[in-house]
This record gives sequence, C-alpha cells and structure tokens, in this order.
Amino acid sequence: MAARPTPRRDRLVDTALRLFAIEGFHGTGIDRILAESGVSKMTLYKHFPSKDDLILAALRRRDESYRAWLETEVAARIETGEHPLVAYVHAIQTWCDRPQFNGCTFINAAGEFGDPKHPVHRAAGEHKQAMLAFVEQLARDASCNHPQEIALQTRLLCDGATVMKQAIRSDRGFEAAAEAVKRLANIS
Amino acid sequence: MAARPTPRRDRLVDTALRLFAIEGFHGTGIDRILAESGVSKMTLYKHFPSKDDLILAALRRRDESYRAWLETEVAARIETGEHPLVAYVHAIQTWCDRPQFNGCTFINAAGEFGDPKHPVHRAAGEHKQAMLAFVEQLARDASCNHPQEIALQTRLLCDGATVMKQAIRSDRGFEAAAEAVKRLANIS
DNA sequence: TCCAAAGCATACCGATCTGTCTACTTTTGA
DNA sequence: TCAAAAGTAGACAGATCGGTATGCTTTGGA
Repeated sequence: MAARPTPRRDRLVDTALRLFAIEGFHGTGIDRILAESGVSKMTLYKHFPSKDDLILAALRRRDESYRAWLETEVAARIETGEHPLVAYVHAIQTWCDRPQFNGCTFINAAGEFGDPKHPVHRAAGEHKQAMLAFVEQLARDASCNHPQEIALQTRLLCDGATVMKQAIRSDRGFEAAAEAVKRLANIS
Repeated sequence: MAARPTPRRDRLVDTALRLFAIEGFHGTGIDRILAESGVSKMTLYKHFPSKDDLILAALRRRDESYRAWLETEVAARIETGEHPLVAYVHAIQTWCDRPQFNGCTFINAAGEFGDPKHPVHRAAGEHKQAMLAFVEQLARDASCNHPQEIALQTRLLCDGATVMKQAIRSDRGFEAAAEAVKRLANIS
C-alpha cells in the first residue's frame, strides 16, 4: 500500500515544505497542499496516515537535504582556505539567502507545537542537537581550544543571525556572527 | 463602543498570549480563548475587529510588559555589580525559566506569518529592532569599545540561547552566551 | 497480454473555524 | 434616577478543517 520510495510523495513533501514556510504548519490546509502539488487526496492518505505524519516527513526531508547540502558547502569553503567554523557561518548565511526563506523550519515547528512531548517538537530538538554535534566535530577538526564551548557559541550566533534575517531581513547578523566566531576561536 | 482601557479586554489578551505560546497562533481558536477567559464572543468582537487584531494587541502587550520587566531586572542586576551586557543575558535567561515558556513569542509569530508585509510579521521585526536598540544603549552606558557590534552579537547569542532553551530545554546556551559576551567585551 | 498497484475525481462526513445577529441583563456615572 | 455603556447567552452563517468512501482510469512489469 504505502510504498516508501516514490514520485508523487516527493511532490507532496516539497510542496508542503514550501507552504509551511510561508503560512505556517497549522495555517496550511491539506487541500492547499493537494491543489498546488497536483496530487489527489487519496494518494496523500495512502502515503501518510495523517497531516502530522506529513509534517514529520517534511521535517525529516528538510533535515536530510539540509545536512547534505551543508556538508558539501562547508567542505568546499574549507577547501578555499576558510576556517571551518567561519565556513559554517558563511554556509548558513548562504542558505538563508534563498528567496523563499522564512527562518529555520525547525524553530518555527517548535514554536507551533509547544508541547515538548509532541513528535514535531521533539523532531525540532533532535535536529538542533544534530547540528550542534556537527559543529562540534568541525571545531575538533580545526583543533580549537575548547571545541565544545566554541561550537555551542557558534551555533547560538548562527541561530540568532537566522532569526535576525527572518525578522528584519538584514545580513548584519551574519557579519557580526562571523566576526564573533573569529575572536572567540582566536582566528587570524 | 470599543473602549480602549478595560477589564475583560485584559483577560482576553492574557489568555490569548498564554494559549498562543502552547498551540501557536493559527492553532488556537477563538472559541478556546473565549472559554478559558470566560468572556463572551460579542465582547471580543467589540474590542477587536478580527482575530488578527487580537494577535496584534497580544504582541503589543507582550512587547510592553516584557520591556518594562526587562528594564527593571537589568537595572537591579547592574546594581549588584554585574556588567550591563552580562546582566542582560542573565535577565533573558531568567525570563526563559517561566514554566509556560515556549520560545520568543515574536520569533514564533514571524514563523507563522511569513509574509514580510503582514502586520504580525512587521510587529515581530519592530520588536527585534527595539531590543537591539536597548542593548546598544547598555553597551554605550558600559563604555564598550564597539558598542554597536558587541550589542548585536549579544542579541544574537541571546536569541540563539532562547531557541536552544525552547528546542531542547537546556540552559547550556545561556551559560555559553554569557561567557562569549564577557570575552567579546573584554569583561573581568 | 493482463493483472495488480498506483493514481485519479468527487462526493461526503462531522467538527471546527471566524465572524454576525438578536435580544436580554448588568453596571455605572451624571 | 435613569439612560448609556458594557456584558451576557446562544443561535446561526458560510467556509474550511482533517479524514473517509466509492468507483473509475492509468500504468508498469512479469
């Protein structure tokens, strides 16, 4: 019945992800997703038992594709001589320059699903944990002095800059974040 | 008709604010707000032309009460000898320790109302701007070297720590943020 | 070739959504 | 005292919500 790989399933998830960013999770109706993806309602419910499952699938997809993109982007920047942590900040900044950008999908998800036990809220938390682990590895690779603390601070600065970009559409946050990371990690 | 000051109006706004934090703005129905505040529907619509207006009023109230609380809290901490910027970080941390806390109301609002021209999104942006101005003044009062940049970095760290507290319920973010601020501003 | 899986349209369900209307009651201040 | 202001309950409207049921068409692989 509900096959795992698929063609239309992808369209559903992609469309949902796009609409969720603009209108929010609760603000986006199933019918809207169906209309814009050109998929029938029965097909949706053949792949996902409920809307919440579609949301979870969308978050999972976002997590995977984002992480894949990020690793490539950061690696490419390190290749050109950028310090790994600075490369990370610049990569996030690049990500946030997408036209449809409206903040971090996971922060938005945690905001709409406030109950810490709700699967969507947990998914957001797990993503943030994974991001922190990723940056910690970067800090260790770069032989930073206190990799765990500098990684955490880098993460805070990036989430803050992402929020600033979302709220007032300014890149000043990322510029200040990059400078802060350089000072905190004794770079250049 | 729609008087400005009021008794029941306050209950409506307070209840809405509490529910919005848990269920989100779109996820919270008018009827739920009415039931929990014990106010009739007609009274609501006598005070607010629409739900969006109630949301805007709630954000306005949050902005005002939060700012009043913050100024008092920061002043009290400065009184005890804390550096103004560190006092700010600790004040935010205290704010985020409220049991009903679910992230920054304005970040959540911007997430649900993605259109930058939407009044709710704008209100979120204006709040963030005002917060930045507040911290810039603190930095100037403390005779920091580059008050504008250090203020911005402090703001990024605090928003990042707020997000971390929301997503994984950890205070580690605030501790790391306070340390970062001390280093960036050459404190102690 | 042919069958099963996948996808389709469409109507429908009950619940809930924001918002309106009418008509009655309480409060309050000049 | 008495009239205006504020509040009440409750029915109602039309739209939309998430989700289900039925029955038809397309498609792909053995």
